[in-house]
Amino acid sequence: MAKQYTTKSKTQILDYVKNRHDRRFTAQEVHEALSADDLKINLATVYRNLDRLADEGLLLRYKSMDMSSVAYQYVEENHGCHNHLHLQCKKCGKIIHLECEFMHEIEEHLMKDHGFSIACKDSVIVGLCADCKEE
Amino acid sequence: MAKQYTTKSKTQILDYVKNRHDRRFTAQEVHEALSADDLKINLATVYRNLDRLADEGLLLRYKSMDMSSVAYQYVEENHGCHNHLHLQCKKCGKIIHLECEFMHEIEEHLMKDHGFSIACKDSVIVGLCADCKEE
DNA sequence: GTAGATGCAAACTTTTTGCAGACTG
DNA sequence: CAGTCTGCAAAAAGTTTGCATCTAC
Repeated sequence: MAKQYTTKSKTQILDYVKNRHDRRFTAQEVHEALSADDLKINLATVYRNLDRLADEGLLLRYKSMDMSSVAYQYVEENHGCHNHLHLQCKKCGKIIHLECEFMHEIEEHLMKDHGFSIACKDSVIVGLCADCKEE
Repeated sequence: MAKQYTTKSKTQILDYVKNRHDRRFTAQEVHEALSADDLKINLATVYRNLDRLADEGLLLRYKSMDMSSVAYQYVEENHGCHNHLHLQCKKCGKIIHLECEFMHEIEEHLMKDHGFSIACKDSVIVGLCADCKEE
């Protein structure tokens, strides 16, 4: 991957993204959030940066049925987000990392009984989280 | 839901869809396939019909990361496709219904340990099927 | 100074909508 | 005949691209 300069836009976008580590977000959202600040960042720039971050592996990129646009998710360094599935709340967008033992069972079952190997980074299990279910 | 007339377009689209029961497909694909025939069906008509079929529950509608457009999947009558997850091959698009006992274990685990209730019709587990893995 | 980044506007893609005319029951 | 459907063309919505300009190193 090519050399990279550190620019204001990049720094701001990265900051935003890190603060949203427990939620999915779209390019539009990032754009709006940063436009509120004094510094205005162009939407195209947001797209270019998010895509690059996704290529670098810092973000997961995916679509899901309840959204019309692509959503991104920050991958925390200490999570190896390519090795486990993600649960995503349909309502609030919160992301739960399926990092427990059970993940292995799923993987094993799908492989053994169905000959299927999961691509975690392309898969999302959508539903309702505990908090949102109560309402 | 409103009354419905039986038209040529509808019949053709339904036929196509039923023949593709083991694969996902997009509106564009349906359109192309049917345009090959003598009868030309407008793309807007395809969209309108697929959406209606999805509303009626005959099709599942979803997006996944590796596609730029919405994909549909035919729900066979004998499958209660809203109660189990689907595995989808990234490469060939084949759909595997996770109708085994294990499905209950997943559901139970997610609920018990994570307070999460799955929305099967919005979730897709993407990966590689047995056939495609070999290559 | 040079490679890389940004803003802007225009292009593209996929999907939706309005409306007039055609078809179904 | 009334209510539905369809084709067409135009509009939306989200994303990408080309290019001139600007900035980081």
